[in-house]
Amino acid sequence: MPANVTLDDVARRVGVSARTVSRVVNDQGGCTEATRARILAAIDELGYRPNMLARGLITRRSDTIGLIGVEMSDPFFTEVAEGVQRAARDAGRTMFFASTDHDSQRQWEILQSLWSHGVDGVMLFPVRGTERQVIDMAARGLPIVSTDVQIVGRNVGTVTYDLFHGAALAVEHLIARGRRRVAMAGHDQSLLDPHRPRRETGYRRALDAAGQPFVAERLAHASNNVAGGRAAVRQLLTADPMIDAIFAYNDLMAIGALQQLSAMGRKVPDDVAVVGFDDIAMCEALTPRLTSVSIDRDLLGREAVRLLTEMSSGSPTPEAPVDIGLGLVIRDSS
Amino acid sequence: MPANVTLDDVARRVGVSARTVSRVVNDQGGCTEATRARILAAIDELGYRPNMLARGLITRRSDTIGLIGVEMSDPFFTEVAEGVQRAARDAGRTMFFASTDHDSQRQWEILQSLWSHGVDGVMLFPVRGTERQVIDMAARGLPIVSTDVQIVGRNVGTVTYDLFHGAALAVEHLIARGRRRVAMAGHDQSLLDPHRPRRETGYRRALDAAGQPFVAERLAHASNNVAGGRAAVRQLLTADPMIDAIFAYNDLMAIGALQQLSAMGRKVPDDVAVVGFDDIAMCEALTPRLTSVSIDRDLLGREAVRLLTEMSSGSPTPEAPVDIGLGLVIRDSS
DNA sequence: AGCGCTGACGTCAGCGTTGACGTAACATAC
DNA sequence: GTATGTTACGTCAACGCTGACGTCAGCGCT
Repeated sequence: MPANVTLDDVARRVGVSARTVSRVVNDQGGCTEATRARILAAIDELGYRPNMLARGLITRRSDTIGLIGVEMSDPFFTEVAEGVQRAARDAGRTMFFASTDHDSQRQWEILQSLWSHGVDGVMLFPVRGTERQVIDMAARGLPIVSTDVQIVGRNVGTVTYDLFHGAALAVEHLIARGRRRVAMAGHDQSLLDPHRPRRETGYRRALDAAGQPFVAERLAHASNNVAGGRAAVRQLLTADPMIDAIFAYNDLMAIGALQQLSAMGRKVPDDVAVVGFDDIAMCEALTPRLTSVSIDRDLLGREAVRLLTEMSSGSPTPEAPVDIGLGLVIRDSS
Repeated sequence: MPANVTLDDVARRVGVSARTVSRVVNDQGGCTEATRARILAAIDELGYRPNMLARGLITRRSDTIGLIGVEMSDPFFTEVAEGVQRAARDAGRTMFFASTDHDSQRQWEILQSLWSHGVDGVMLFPVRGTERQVIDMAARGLPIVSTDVQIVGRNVGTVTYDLFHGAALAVEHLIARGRRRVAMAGHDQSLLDPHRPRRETGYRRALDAAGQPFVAERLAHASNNVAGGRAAVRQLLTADPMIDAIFAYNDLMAIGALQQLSAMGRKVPDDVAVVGFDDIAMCEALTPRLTSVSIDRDLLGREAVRLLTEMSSGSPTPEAPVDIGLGLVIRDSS
């Protein structure tokens, strides 16, 4: 079995031209069932696999999509990645992942590398500090889908989820359950974010809507991980020991909150209810099982893949972002 | 700015031949500093990026490495992936990830797709049910590195870590701390594994070495996730309420064990010590912080990338697996 | 002057594939 | 019988790039 089997090898074996073999490989019709069968047999026998480099060089497509995330070990990202991968597979495309390690320079390098390698489109989850370059690259022909943060430009689509609404859902739920001192464990970089801190805004608006006062000391800020969740709860309980509910920026902070509440002798949900955000798989495994705002990863993946597919086949750039909506999954912690 | 800038575009702009531009792009020397500067300026101005498809078609390399995992949301896999990505970056290569979703057919498809797309090598983490095909593919020219499970064949390297030794480390540590009824929460598929259940063997040997009896009812089997950890502990404490230490198959099971022990009123580490395996990031964030057997992800990544690089540049296939050793990180749970 | 050598380029072919187009055989219509 | 498809192929060029090799000017040496 030779190392590199080409169309020509198959063609010679069967006694036809390479072009005919190509037609069979691509299901383009225009040949007898008999030749087709002989060619397929030879392909199988020789172990022929089309060379995507050569094919892509001429067709300018590769049936390949890139996904760039920030950090592989962020569980929400990996769960989204799985959703995207399923969608890509269903659409007959191969998905490649890469992560930037929080380095926007690195994001740019990966983006260029992916383009050079001929991907049909790239999904960014999320964009970080390279908006200008992303818009340029898309304008030059690489379809890009931005997640969460809307980017406007030719060949750039956006899939958003209404974080504002999600936060409101969580807080409304807590209030509906009779909680009257709902605190929030926020992300300390929300304030620096050029995009407004929508979870916090949702939290405040929901309080307003329920006629409850916003109390500054019930909003803590920390890093958006487990340790940050613990720190936030320490801060919150010190400032107001009577807090009866905590809405966390994401599930990792909520996990930290659960730990810290337990360490400080508060029972969840009896003394304090907790609601997280993202609905990562771990929510089901916690004790108590964590109520969380859920984002449909499969829908997110399908919509992103659909946008990329449409743009790469020449459809006009969609004007409005695709919003995929959020839901609340109520479990034992609230 | 045209969509596709080629070598010819740059060449025309500068007034040289495409071949000269190519030499500059590839740092092959053989041109004046002056022309070099003019070419670099034109490249920058036009936004030229080499087309890796065309380059790969002729050079038969792409400076690209694939990593195939089982499940993106497995934290250990993603942490290893980050280690591999760092190593790949340092070696000037781009890394592509894909996951099989526990489907060996899917692993095969991805492997073929990666090869068709011209990657220089693939790291499998780990191989599942396609050993024969993997060996064939490697023999036909695609360098492959298998993790954990040794595979023998031309162009196949293996990076292993001594799970047997790791398990022994954990159990020896527990015994050294005075624990006398050390149980194990094992993986229910270990017994079906064609490769022997090394963690369990390590557990039994360490007991032997310390002169302690192996008691069958102190070895439980469950799925290797958080829920499985809880189930295993329920089973273990029912069978023997006096258990004073638990060695878990991996950290996820250990997390479940911590939860279940707490639910059943056992204090960790006072009543029961717990040791996990893999040393995922979450270990630091748990309460109590989880003692775990640690695998050096950066070393694992570097060795895998090194093996792939060597094989793809034609070095002979290394005969023995590379063993990267394990350590025990002692925290608060033991 | 003639020689060889080196450096700085250019020319050409071909990697494996597919789009565009050509062609021969055969069927159909009048 | 001739015109007119239709089918089942084949031929050729090109995608963007680099390996192999060619060319030519300039230099030092005899």
